[in-house]
Amino acid sequence: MGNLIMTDLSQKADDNTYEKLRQNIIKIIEGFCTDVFNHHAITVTPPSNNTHGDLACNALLIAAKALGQKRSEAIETIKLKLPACEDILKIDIIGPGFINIFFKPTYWQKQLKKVLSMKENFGHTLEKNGSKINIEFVSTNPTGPLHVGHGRSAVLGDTLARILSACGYDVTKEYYINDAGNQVNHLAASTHLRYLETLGEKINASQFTADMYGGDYLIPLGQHIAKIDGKKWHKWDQETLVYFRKTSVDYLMEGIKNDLNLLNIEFDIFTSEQKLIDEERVKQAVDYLQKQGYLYRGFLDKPLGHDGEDYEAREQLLFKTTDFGDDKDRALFKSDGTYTYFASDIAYHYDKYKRGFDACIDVWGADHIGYVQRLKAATKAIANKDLEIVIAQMVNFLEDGKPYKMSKRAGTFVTLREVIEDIGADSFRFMLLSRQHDTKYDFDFHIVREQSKDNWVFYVQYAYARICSVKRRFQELWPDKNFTNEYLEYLTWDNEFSIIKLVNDFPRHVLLAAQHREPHRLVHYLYDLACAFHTLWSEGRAKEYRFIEPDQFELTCARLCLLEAIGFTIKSGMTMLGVSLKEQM
RNA sequence: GCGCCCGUAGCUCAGCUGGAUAGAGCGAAGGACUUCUAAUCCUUAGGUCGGGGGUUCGAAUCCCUCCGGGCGCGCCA
Repeated sequence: MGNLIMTDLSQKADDNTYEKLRQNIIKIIEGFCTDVFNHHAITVTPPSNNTHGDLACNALLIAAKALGQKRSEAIETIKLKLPACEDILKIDIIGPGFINIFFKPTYWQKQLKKVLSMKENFGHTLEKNGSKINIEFVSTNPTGPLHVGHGRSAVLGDTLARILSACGYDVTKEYYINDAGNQVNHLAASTHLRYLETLGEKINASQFTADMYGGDYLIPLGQHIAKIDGKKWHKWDQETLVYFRKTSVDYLMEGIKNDLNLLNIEFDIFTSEQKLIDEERVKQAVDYLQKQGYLYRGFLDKPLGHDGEDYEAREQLLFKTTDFGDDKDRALFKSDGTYTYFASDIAYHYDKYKRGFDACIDVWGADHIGYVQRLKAATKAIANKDLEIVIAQMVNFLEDGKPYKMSKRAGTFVTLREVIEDIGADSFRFMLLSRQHDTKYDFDFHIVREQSKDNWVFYVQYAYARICSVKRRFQELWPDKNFTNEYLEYLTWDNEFSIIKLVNDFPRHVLLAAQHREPHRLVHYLYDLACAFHTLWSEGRAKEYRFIEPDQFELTCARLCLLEAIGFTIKSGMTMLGVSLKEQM
């Protein structure tokens, strides 16, 4: 796991109020301890119940044993020393021994100013931390357009990249093109049939065997080649094969890139499997493993979970991945002497680490779960690195509880493009990100089409639009003025402070999302923030609370500052999720 | 058989490297529009956190075990 990365992040937080307090409390407690205690277990976090103050620390509980008799002395010192900090209003020590910290209103006003100065960058770690992360995702075979099932891992990978780079990492987004296997020969042959069809030959569906690609999407390519080259490729020979392989892969990759762009996804680098093989990188990797003594000649058992009718035991060269945590050893060569996919994947990951990344993350669909241990074992063996693999579980696409127009034409599928054109990239991204990525998800299009609280992306976008509408109103009233942050002391109401506190908590959620590789935390945070805003908007009305008071400029400025901070937070968060915002709905 | 994931309110899900009285939305019942867009908001009802053990000041969270569900296990990629 990425423990290295997690430590990095927590050490990064020296400007963080929580971390400062934590260090102070630890220092005080250490002075009274006769024994060691686990510093790492001590946390300073906002308590779930706001009557317990603004921050709570569990240090006394963690260090209870180490403190022994001196516990009450430590408590006295904490109560004495911490309030010396000008921001702290009071310290309570209650319950089983939580240190509850209450801040003065001036502290929150100060924090608000900080948010305003960072604008849409609020939540970002501004200075680079020097770590290079490679994140590889999508990487589907270039044998057809992306289908809707690819959406989740695509969005997950892209969003993780955005969040990690917001946290100061140097992130490279990579796509590995599997353009070497047998499937590409089948692809070339399929395109060739479409080409012949364009030239007027009678092609019937049965000529597309099960291994081939009979979907309509190759027809335009066949037509295109016929138009450019006429009958030049009529004969199926080696030269034709090479040409059709390359042309087909290029064509489909172009389509895949376009579809991904629709989803707001762009890659930094595309790596070709065929190129690795041509440059003998796979050979080098296998030779290296051989030299290390990890390879041997042996037999593999008949695979389980299949009928295995066509299985034949065969002596072959095996990689002893079981020494590195895999549950069986793996083959590197097929019976025809070419490399297995696994062999080139080893070379590929070896290559990534050699390019100098401190961490590599692969984002895969659930259908590759069985491959995790194998590849982790291999990268451990060849590069002595722990590859990190994030799994996006299956998504069931539904329309009002029923399967979403699945398999409407024989041999085809619902493409990613048609879904995005149907519901839009914003909804698609936001909803797919709203759930923990390693649990399966029933995605209902019916909900996404609604404009209501059920549709989360709408709800958050609506909050942002409301904020913009208040700002427009301000400009109408005071056309020649801007609201300044000089009057924040006019913010006095409890509900205003609760929302400042929520805004202030945003960077912590960003770090957590990055550390755990869990963008859904941000989605939930933004939903909660939007909810708090809508509450302030409406609940305030009962108390005749208005953001804009036409005859009180200072008060209005203060409230507009609060709205502005909420707006920056929403903007920052939504940008990390790759979702857009509108100033008017 | 083995590996990974999941089991929290009627439904869909949050729950922070273990923390205080387990939280949202939907659905159900009731209420709020002379407004900065009611595309919203407020009440109320609803839970032995799948069962059982263990670890400790403390467990929805960690460990073991059982039950139930999903995905995957090949010389495919």
